[in-house]
Amino acid sequence: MPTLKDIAKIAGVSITTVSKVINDKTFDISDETVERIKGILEEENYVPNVLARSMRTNKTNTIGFIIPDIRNPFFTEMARGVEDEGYKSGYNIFFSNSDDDFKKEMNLLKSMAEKQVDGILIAPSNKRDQKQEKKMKVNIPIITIDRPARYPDIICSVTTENTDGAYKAVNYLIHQGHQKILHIARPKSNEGSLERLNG
Amino acid sequence: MPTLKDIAKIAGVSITTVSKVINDKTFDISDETVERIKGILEEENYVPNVLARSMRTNKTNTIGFIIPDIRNPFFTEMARGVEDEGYKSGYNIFFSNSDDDFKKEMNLLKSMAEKQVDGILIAPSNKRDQKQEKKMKVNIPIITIDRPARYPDIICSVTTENTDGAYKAVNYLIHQGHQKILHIARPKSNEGSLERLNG
DNA sequence: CTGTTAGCGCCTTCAA
DNA sequence: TTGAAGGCGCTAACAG
Repeated sequence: MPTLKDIAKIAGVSITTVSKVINDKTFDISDETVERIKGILEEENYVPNVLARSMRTNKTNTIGFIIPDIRNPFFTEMARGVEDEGYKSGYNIFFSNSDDDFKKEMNLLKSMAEKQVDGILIAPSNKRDQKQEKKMKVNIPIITIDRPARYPDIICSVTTENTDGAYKAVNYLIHQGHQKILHIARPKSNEGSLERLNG
Repeated sequence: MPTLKDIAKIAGVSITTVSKVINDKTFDISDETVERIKGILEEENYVPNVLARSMRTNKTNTIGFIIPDIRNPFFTEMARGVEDEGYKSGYNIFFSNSDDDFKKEMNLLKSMAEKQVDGILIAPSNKRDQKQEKKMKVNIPIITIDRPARYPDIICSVTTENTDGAYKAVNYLIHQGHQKILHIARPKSNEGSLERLNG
């Protein structure tokens, strides 16, 4: 694999110049040089070393996605959406299953932080240890989905209006004239389900 | 975030010594020093920079997983299995949907290669351009699952015995005395389905 | 038993 | 319009 240095040598210019061309900072390079270098880049099939680049720029173009279980269709669908958007924007997605296990979830968070992902999407598990959670600082923006959590790095949360949603749904049924309404719920330990029940 | 250098300074030793402790190459370091450094590592909450490490070692502990669509339960299940094994062995999984689109599939392959994954698992799409495929060299071991393909980097393939499997199944039914046997197939363009039909 | 040194490939100031 | 040089954090020969 050719490196910047190789390309520079072939082109008879400095590494700096090639780097600028690659990063489209060509405002101070002659058009002729730019074209020539682009040609060589193509010719030599240059592929940037993203590790080296990420190390310099502190950006990996990678995001972490943590869910309880990919086999739950709710999360399968979500995974698809996340990956789609990531693909469009040039991000690769690390995905992992937490099994609704808070301990595992924290491990995953840590391992993704080590990989220096640019952000983390997480559907938090149900039972949590708030004390540990608040100490879990990874310095990477976290967005929770489906359920809330208390990690210090959380910058926003996307949740369902469980209570109000259930209320509205039942209300609608009642107005339709229905009398016998069945609610199929999850265990009481599931916060969201409880909210829907309340609704 | 503290670096090797910081730890070394605190411990009053060289970077090398710390590096050795981190990588368990302590055979030539005194027990006392090892313990002391381990303590400091813990204290300072040291986290290795995997980017820098990967750059040196040429290993990212990451594997790529490309499937047509995560929403297909067949692949959902597979994703779960892949991630489970990866987790156990300390690998993170990049996952992507190819939409059974050969062009997109090649893009994904390229982008994972750029990320320098250690290996790629792929369930190839159906319609392929063999000419382009054979030129697609990424220098990363590829394993195909479910269907075969012809990328130069493929080191092995995991497939289903479609023909023989279908034959055996039908044979079994016949021996049970069944006479009217229905085969629900996918479009003829689906190689696997065709094989089952033949069987 | 411990340290010096040389890079890995890239980006970025600063100088020419 | 271009280049030299330093450094990101780490590993691994090789010295001492």
